[in-house]
Amino acid sequence: MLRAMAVKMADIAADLHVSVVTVSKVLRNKGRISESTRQRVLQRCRELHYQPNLIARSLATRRTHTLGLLLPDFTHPFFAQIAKSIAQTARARGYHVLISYFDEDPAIEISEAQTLLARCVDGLILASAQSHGRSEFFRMLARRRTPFVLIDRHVPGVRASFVGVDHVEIGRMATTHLLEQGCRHIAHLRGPDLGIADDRLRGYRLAIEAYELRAIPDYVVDAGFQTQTGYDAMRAFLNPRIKLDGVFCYNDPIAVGAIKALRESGHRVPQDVAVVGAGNVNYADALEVPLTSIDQSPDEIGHEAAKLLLDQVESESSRRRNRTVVVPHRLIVRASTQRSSLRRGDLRPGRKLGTALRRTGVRVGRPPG
Amino acid sequence: MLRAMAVKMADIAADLHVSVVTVSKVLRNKGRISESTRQRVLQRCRELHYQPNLIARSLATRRTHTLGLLLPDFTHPFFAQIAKSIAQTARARGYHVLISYFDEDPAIEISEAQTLLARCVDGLILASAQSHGRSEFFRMLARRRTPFVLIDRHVPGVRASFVGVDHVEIGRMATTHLLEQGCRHIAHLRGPDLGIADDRLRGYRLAIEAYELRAIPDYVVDAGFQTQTGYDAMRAFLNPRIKLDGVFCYNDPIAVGAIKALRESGHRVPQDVAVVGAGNVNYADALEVPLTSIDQSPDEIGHEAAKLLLDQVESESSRRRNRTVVVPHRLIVRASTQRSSLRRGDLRPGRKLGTALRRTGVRVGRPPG
DNA sequence: CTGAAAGCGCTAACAC
DNA sequence: GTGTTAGCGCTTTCAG
Repeated sequence: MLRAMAVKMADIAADLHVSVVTVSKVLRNKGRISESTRQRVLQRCRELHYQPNLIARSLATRRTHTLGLLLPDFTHPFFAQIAKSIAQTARARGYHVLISYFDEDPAIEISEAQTLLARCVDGLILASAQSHGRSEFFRMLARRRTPFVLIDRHVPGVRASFVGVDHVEIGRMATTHLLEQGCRHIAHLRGPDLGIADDRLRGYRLAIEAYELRAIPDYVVDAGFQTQTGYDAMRAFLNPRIKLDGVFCYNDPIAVGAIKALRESGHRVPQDVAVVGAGNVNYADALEVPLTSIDQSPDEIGHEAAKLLLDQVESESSRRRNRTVVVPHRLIVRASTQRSSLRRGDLRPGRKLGTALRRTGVRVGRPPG
Repeated sequence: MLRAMAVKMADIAADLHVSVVTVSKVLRNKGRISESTRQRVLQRCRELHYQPNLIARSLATRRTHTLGLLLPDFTHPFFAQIAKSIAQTARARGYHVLISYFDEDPAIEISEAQTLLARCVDGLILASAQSHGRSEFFRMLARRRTPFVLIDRHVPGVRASFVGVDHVEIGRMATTHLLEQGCRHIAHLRGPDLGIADDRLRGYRLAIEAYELRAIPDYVVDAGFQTQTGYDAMRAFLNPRIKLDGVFCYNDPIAVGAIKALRESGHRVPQDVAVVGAGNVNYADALEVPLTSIDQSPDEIGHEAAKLLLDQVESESSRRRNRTVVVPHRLIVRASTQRSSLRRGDLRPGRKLGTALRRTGVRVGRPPG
């Protein structure tokens, strides 16, 4: 299709019998320009609805004012929120964000990163699915000298800034919360990602050991990362002979599936089994059983990552101090774990609070370690 | 910060004692090139990890292979899904998507559209918040000759392709469903957007009139577009003296809020009041009361919009037949309206199905019109 | 088959 | 204050 010729600087310049440079200077407020020509130029630009061609400008300045953002899936509320926060921070500083996704496929991640670089993004933000940082991919990134920062998922061995929560602490906090609610037989429906899921598992173990209990390997089961896989995993785990009074789920979708499975097989949540998720996904408090979860501050992650990256992009010196920003996580307690001062024997469909007592051996408050 | 010089065609050309043009031709599979030089070029490109500079290419070809996407909020699951579907379709054809948002602010929408155009996107997809198509904004778009398609929200008077559901039909389908469930006092919690919300309201009225009932203006109340505003609107509406047995909500978040308000004031959902939403947002079936909703086919919207736009972008001729694609909507029945063959008097906490009867005057099946 | 010349629309550096 | 010259890295056209 024949596109219309957009008006360009040369048109303005010709109309006004000035040079292109003069127009350019006016538009960028650079150099010395008399007020009169300045006004004439501005006027004509308005009349002709002139819009500078940013592609041409980018080629000349070697700056696109574009950040690349590479995510597993920007449909996921957690990442969507991060993306928005990045876009917001970037917009305030005159940048746009080119978002791409790779559906957890490391190969697609690499090829997308490459085209993002080919498009000359000024910097890159990456929630990577690469398993290690010594790969050709990260060497390529380093060679390119385009600044980049990793978010959410730390990749071992990568020399770059990182912004995200402490996943070990999330595992510990979630599990400790269950312990504080009196749970003593806590399963963990773990996720698939090597790094994060391992960290959360570690936190789970640390919390249990801090209570001088034993973490039983059988109580850790793989649960994918979706409601359906969480449901399946929970069903497969349930067994009349197995004791269970708490479940720490890798994420909220899994937790939703787990709760469904539990209720279907006659367990009451939270009275029989308390369930905690992670991610604090939208609608978590409109669920059938409002879900206790751990918020991972997506806004802060996005904001901090964008700020860090933009500072690197805009700094003239090549000081590239890699920084690690750990954003806060916090427990959001909802109904799925609310049984604080109840012992199992005391629980009836109706509330019977006053009668609850803590048995010896159950430590209250912060556990040691 | 001093960025490293990336390797460019001139480097390859110099190394191989050929011209830049030759390299360019090899890389684009154009023109006649001997197999030997072809291989030498490819080889050297690989060795030097050459990546073509797409900015430079864009300047020369006047094609960026970038689509602009302007949404009210890409964090909203409906739009997020559309965005993903667009990105997917675009990627398959070698395009990226530059996504931007405007938080329902028409002024931001305009300025963002302008920078997207300044960045020379090849086409634009727009879920617009503009109220009419005869504005300077759309004249500007037309002047630019950059093809664009409107999605989800039709803007009256705009000459462009449109892809979306039929909002009148959605209102009619939702309301008819409530009527078929036996509801006779149906409120509508309406949304704020001029166009869409009005269309749905129209559908609501049509459905009611098709049952030879009267649509009472008081039963239509403004409910914003969020859970909280839906909750507030429902609370404000509830009144012991007002008869109510069904609510059609503009969207799912409002419906979630409405259900909460209803239950808090002692109404059972769906036994006393049936509730239907629209949008079929994620997690709708994990909610406290699984929500009946109308799915709006975000994937089809995204896919069709991208396809339409790319066809326009890539067509050499200037045939710009504007097309309107109405994607299907469908009712997803869940618990919030499941009381098909019950009359109000028959309802008890436990099910008492067999006894239900339809009264005269209640037509079964498709209403006339 | 290959390459020289010109240009995409803008900016940077330096004259005048 | 303003203009000239020389690119940015690529593609296009056309001559050889």
